[in-house]
Amino acid sequence: MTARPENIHQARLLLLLRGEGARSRAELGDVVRLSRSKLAVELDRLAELGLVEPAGLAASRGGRRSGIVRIASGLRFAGIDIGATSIDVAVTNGELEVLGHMSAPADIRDGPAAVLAQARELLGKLRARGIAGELHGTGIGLPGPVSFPEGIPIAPPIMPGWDRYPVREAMGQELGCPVLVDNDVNIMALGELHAGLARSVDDFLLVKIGTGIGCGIVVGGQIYHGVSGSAGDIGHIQVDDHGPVCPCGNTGCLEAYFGGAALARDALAAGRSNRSAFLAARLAENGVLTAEDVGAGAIAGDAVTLGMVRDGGRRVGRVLAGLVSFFNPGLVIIAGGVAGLGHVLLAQVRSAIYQRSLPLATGNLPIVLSELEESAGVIGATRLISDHVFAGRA
Amino acid sequence: MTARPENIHQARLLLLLRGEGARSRAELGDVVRLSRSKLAVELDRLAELGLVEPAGLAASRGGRRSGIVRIASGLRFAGIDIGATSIDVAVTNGELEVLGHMSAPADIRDGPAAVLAQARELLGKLRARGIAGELHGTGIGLPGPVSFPEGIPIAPPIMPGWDRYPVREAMGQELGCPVLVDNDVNIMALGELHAGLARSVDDFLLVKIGTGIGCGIVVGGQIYHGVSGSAGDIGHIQVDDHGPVCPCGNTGCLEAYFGGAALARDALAAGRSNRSAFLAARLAENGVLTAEDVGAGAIAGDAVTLGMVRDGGRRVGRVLAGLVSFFNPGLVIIAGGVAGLGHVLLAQVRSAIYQRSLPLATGNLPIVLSELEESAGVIGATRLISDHVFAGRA
DNA sequence: CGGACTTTGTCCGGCGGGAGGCGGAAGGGG
DNA sequence: CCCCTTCCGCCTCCCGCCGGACAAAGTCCG
Repeated sequence: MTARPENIHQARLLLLLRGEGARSRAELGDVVRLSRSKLAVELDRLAELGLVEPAGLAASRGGRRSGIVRIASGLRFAGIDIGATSIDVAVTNGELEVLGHMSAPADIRDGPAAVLAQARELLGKLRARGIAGELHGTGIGLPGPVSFPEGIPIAPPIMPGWDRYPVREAMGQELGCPVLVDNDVNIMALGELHAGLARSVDDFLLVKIGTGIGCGIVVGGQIYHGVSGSAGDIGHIQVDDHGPVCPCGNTGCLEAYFGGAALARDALAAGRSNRSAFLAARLAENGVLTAEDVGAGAIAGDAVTLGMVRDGGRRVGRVLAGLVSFFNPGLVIIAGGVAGLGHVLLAQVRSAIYQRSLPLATGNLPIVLSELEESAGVIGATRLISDHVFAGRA
Repeated sequence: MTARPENIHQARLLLLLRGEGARSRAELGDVVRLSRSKLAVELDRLAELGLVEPAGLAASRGGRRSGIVRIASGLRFAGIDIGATSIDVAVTNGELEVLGHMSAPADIRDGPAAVLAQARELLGKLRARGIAGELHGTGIGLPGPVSFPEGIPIAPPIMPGWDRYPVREAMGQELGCPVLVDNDVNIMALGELHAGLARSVDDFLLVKIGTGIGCGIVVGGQIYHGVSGSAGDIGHIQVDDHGPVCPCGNTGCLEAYFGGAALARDALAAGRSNRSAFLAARLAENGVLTAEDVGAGAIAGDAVTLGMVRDGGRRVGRVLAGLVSFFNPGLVIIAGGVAGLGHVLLAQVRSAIYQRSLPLATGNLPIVLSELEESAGVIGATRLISDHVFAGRA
């Protein structure tokens, strides 16, 4: 039974206050095209609903000082970003400023009941930590395809036990607030749209390279889901006819070259054969090699691992070049790379795209690394749900 | 100074009447949520503006017979589809039913002044032919990238002299009605959306294989243009590292394998070397070979040309498989193929997509041939402008 | 053939919401 | 200390919309 706006005007005012922060009533009147009387009525209603509150007086503009209005300071949104091996939870105020952020390792394969309980526990800890307030909504990101309208995972490859589990409904019941669920890459894209480099861009792509390779698509400032919620699933686009076999059954998938598992496989080969002294040493030390070791090697300047990153970046770039020609975005953001090797990767991706895509599409196309990294997901999740709640939908 | 609706209600009524045809006032009242008095006022205003007119009485539903209302029968929209080598012009009524259609050869390289004059001439002939009526708008499709908001071609590769020519403004002046200009593939997609197989699909792709290879992208029932208007330009996506050189400067582009010029090139080689008896005979007969000869050969069952079509279809399919994974459309329409070889092509494209894309994306994905063919473009052009005019924008 | 019932369309009265004027409150500047 | 500016609450006027009443047109049944 959380409060929500009753009409378009109230929704517009809330979105304005969320985006621009506290504002004087006079300024609000200038921006929205409402008469003073109407504006006063709507603000009063919002205050009654507990969604906005007065916040002192503005500096004088030469006469009587105007009253400042802001989104109620007790408003809270929660963002939950569930990855393959970890959970991130954040609590924000109504302006989506992160008040607290916790991260914990978790195994998605433990199934929805256990993982979601763990997420709720983290959320409980955060809320106990002095940042209480009424929870007005929760956004959740999951590492697999999601049917957005229903809020359930659909045939997710790496999430055994989650298929068609009613995540949205279950969490809504438990938390007693509106909940929306989306793909983790999509919520990262929303994070970039809200707080990152995409703030002024309507159409862009966010490419996440991690365990898998995925792409968030933003069209007109909104996530594009596709008809079955699997849009952006670019990990299994074919790069080469005669490439390595991928768990998906095909050959030459992008992920079979440059996903987490593929990097680990190549690293192991290079370490065992002693082609890379760095990887061999790491292997001897830990007994295993992961994508992180490749990242560390690239940073340390190891030639073989650098070559692996360059090769992968080139392949990702080739796929993206095609997608840029097709989609003609205003921005491409690369995210999720193992920290530090981003710039090596970026250079390869850039050169591939600029070389292969049409000049008209690349003419004014920034290709950048995400600056938000681990908080993009949780911020995007709160953005997702706050868009929903502030638009007046339950 | 064409009439246009004054508010949302009038716009909704017009769109309803355009889509569903004439309707009784009583039925309209049931569909739109307006009181009877308000509905009467808005319909009166539309009638005053000359946009709708009474059309007799409906059958009784047990009491007084309701009056039927339809879009004014004198309303006319024009659709102009300018291709590389031809112009198609059609005139429709307000419900976008084609009243007359003319086609003429034309060379886009003659430049905008000559080609647009030729288009106006065709339009004049059609309008003189007893299908006169006030022209309420004209939609134009051009075979190259278009800046949609400005209505001007942007760096079009095959249209010398057209770069930044103010097509929209010039034609608006000459014709004295609102004009919108878009890419020819985009207007074909609109045609399919309006009158073709995509009527109930929100998100789909239309792939046109002709002189070039392009793709119209429809998101939420609207054409997606991309930030610089070049979205859907898939002809220069790379299929193979070591492919043939393309005029664009890169190697292995899709168009370098299966565009009109590439097919002609391969046909010539096969004809000269006598690998294909069919093509050799054609070559001897005409002195040249074009993509049409390849189509004819495939229909005649010539093995070499069939192989060329199959190869090309497979390559197109491979590119589309990636785009289907990325975009997750609800429908893929293949259009513009030389008549008759469509089914050979379709089989290859289908098998490539179903094999390479994710099951979630292909699960319920029809891949079909366009049934509209040459009229898709002109119908789409009228749809484009009528959407605009009926929405109340000048 | 006529009367009762149904449906449709128009007219009109009443109501609610929004715009704008007015005046009081609050502050700046001379 | 006075006057001007700005902001905001209150009040009134006006416009637009809804819904009911009524008239017109038709069907159905006795």
